[in-house]
Amino acid sequence: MYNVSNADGTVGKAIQVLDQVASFRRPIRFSELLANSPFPKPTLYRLVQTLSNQGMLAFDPERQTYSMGIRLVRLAHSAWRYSSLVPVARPYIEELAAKVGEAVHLAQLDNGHVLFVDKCKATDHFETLAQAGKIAPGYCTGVGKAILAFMPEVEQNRALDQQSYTAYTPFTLTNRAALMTEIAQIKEDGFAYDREEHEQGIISIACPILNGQGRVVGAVSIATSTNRYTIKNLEKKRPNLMRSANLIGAEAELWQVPIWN
Amino acid sequence: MYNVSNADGTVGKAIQVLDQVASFRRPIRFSELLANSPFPKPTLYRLVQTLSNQGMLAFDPERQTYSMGIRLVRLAHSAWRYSSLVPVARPYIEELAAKVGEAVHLAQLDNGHVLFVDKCKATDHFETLAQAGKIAPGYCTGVGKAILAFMPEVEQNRALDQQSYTAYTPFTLTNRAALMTEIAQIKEDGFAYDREEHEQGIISIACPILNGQGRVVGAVSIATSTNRYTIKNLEKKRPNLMRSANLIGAEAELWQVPIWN
DNA sequence: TTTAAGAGTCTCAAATAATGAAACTCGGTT
DNA sequence: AACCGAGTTTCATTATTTGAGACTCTTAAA
Repeated sequence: MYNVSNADGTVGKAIQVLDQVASFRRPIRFSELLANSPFPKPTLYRLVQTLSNQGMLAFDPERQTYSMGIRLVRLAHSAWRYSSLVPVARPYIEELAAKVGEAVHLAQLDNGHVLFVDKCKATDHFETLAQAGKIAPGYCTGVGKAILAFMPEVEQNRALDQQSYTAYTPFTLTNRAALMTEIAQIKEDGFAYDREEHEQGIISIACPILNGQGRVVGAVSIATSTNRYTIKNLEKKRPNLMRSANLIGAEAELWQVPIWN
Repeated sequence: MYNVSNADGTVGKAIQVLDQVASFRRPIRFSELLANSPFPKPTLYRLVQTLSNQGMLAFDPERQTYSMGIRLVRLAHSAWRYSSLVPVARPYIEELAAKVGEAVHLAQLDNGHVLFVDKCKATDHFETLAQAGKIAPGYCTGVGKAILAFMPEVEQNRALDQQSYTAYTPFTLTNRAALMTEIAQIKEDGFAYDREEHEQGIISIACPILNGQGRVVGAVSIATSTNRYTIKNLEKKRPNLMRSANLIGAEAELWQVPIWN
């Protein structure tokens, strides 16, 4: 879990600006950025210039807007390819997706948020790319809860504090207490359900990926729609899911998988 | 095209470190990094610490290694999703891939390198994710040459200087002069071939994507293998390819697509 | 056991880069 | 013509970064 907001000198500030630009999800003008920034005008101006120079931001001189820079894509490719769970987990999740005939997700936790790092859909095969790098809340997704449940207590506490507990659907757990009860159950069971908590009509069963020392490094899930499955039916996929998660965990042990969070 | 190496203060240095870590393509120790770094020990040490704090690098305390941080994946997702050509081009390249029954690539130029930002394979549908963010040389790929040919002269010159002209195959153009001749032809024709210049057995036909002002913003290509096609046969796909490129260019015009390079 | 070597970490005065209030420029209004 | 807001620049002040060197471990050799 990285040190948000303060400190870390100029570099920290620059990264904060990157985060801010990313949060807009569209090209923005300097003044919009300024209005939402803790930095005084010239400071922000220089940060934004430096980042543009470096290709971390892209400046469109015509419209005078900034957006995220293409250089990030190149840098992230390295992260994705060599230091996420993906290279280890890839074959297992493909196999699992083929076997169960449903979408399989691979996620890690990044600063309290679920970061989807890979996805295999057995049926239609497009849209998959759009998913890597996508983030979702930890408290209302199967993978998120599975990871949260198995985190060391100190980090878990910090992560639980970071959740927004927004009610995405009527089934969302909207407070820390409710989530903690659920998490205790998940820890006991060894797996988690998402009962339409994030998206109406979407349910999933998720299982943490534990490395040799029992440290949680991510989670896998099988996601489907309420049109095709009930939670009860989905439960039948559990043995397959757990087997895959265990295999990934075992391999992650051997491989040099860095520990995030 | 961003300002490589020097200047840009501490932020520039930090990004340089990121690039360096990425270039190793595996977790590395501090000392390895130091041996390849222009920075003195304590300076590099602090940069690496700051970046780790921020989640831009991931430090594995067990093995004492650094790798690219997961936060990059999240940031890059924003870049990929909202400021690359992808959101505009997606439907067109999917359609094209389906129509021609071969792999279609979408690329932009990043600092002289071809950055593949999307890929659709009509046939087998895995492996696709691994491709986004991948880089390839500009001088020996269809998309690369198509982009280079249509760049404004100043930038083109700079980009041509940045090529390594390594001979990947016997067909690679291995010097600037040869490439410039080829580029003149491409500019005349409006499209480029890759005649096994980057990978033996792989050929492609590529077409630049020009926005309304005639500025090149990327390229699309149809790639296939010499087992299935000759350059001659591939030429028949040209009308479809060009139509798609034009449509993407027209849409990029309307949409707020930032200009990279 | 002692000594040496190497990797990583820390210190502190000096050097440098970042800071931000204020002023300036330049379109587009009123 | 005066005004306004967005973006850019200036410059003295301030705070951060810098890096030679010293320190601490751990591991390896004598």
